[in-house]
Amino acid sequence: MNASNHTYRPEPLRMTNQRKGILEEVQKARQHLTADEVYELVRKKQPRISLSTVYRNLEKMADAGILARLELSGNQRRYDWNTDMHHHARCVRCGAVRDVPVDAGVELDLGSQAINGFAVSGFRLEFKGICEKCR
Amino acid sequence: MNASNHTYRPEPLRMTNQRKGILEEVQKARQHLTADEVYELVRKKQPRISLSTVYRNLEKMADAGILARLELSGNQRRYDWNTDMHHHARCVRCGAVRDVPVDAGVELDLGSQAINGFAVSGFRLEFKGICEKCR
DNA sequence: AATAATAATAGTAATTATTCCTAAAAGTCA
DNA sequence: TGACTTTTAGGAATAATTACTATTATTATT
Ligand SMILES: [Mn+2]
Ligand SMILES: [Mn+2]
Ligand SMILES: [Zn+2]
Ligand SMILES: [Zn+2]
Repeated sequence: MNASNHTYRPEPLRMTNQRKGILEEVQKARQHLTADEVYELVRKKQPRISLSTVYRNLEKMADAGILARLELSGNQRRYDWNTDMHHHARCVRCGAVRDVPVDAGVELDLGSQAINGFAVSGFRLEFKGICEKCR
Repeated sequence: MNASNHTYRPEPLRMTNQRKGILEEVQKARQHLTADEVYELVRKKQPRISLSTVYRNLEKMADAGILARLELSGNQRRYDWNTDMHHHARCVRCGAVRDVPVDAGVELDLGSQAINGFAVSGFRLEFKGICEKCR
């Protein structure tokens, strides 16, 4: 029931050189990179790539689920190679972002799916603190 | 123990007309306003106020704890009249932001204060879902 | 293979949110 | 009053992101 009645055109995603280069850097960096950082990395191998291509493709691949948009408060947008559900911790001193596994001292009861009339479909948890380097 | 050793100069905050107008609007709106929205509201009563004054004073008053900075993912910054600890839920359709009381189905164990070498001092929890209007 | 249709690109301009700068105005206080 | 400090308005500057456009590359169709 309630199936969509018009056929999906699956939006072909051509795997261009630029796209491949971008994805590669994001995946091998194993960090949470900004568009600008990705640009600087890809540039080394593809000096003619443009910044807007990087922006566009990070967004496209995030939409496609190939990588994850990392939404942190009040910052430059970052992208995550890790598309699995996990949380993040940010150092208030140096701004470093660390992964936090879902079970690390965190228990979140989403059983009551309706908060204040909201149909809750997900949540985002962001820790703040001070990393070991900054102590 | 561990008290700061230099005396605090308590940073005098003059309660100017502009400041009063800004605070008033934030508090009576009972919404999570952006700087721009505050500007438009205050303008009605103080047509000569400048946008940068609004920005500057929202920041100052947030620093002073008179109002709260509301940090949501990837958005324009918003300010909260409510400085008590609480969470927020955002509607993915219309963007509306609702308050979520700290005890609403949420149990977060911060007993283990060290996550991954991080000295955790706080966290931010943001729900996403669909509000009643958008269903 | 040639042609047509579609998608992606580089480079740049435009937009948006925010912060910075500066000279003038207003508030504080001895 | 006069010195000092804070705040202001208005505009310029910055930073991140998005939009535009002519060109190039890829895929589909004859
Ligand atoms: Mn991550
Ligand atoms: Mn709130
Ligand atoms: Zn740090
Ligand atoms: Zn809604």
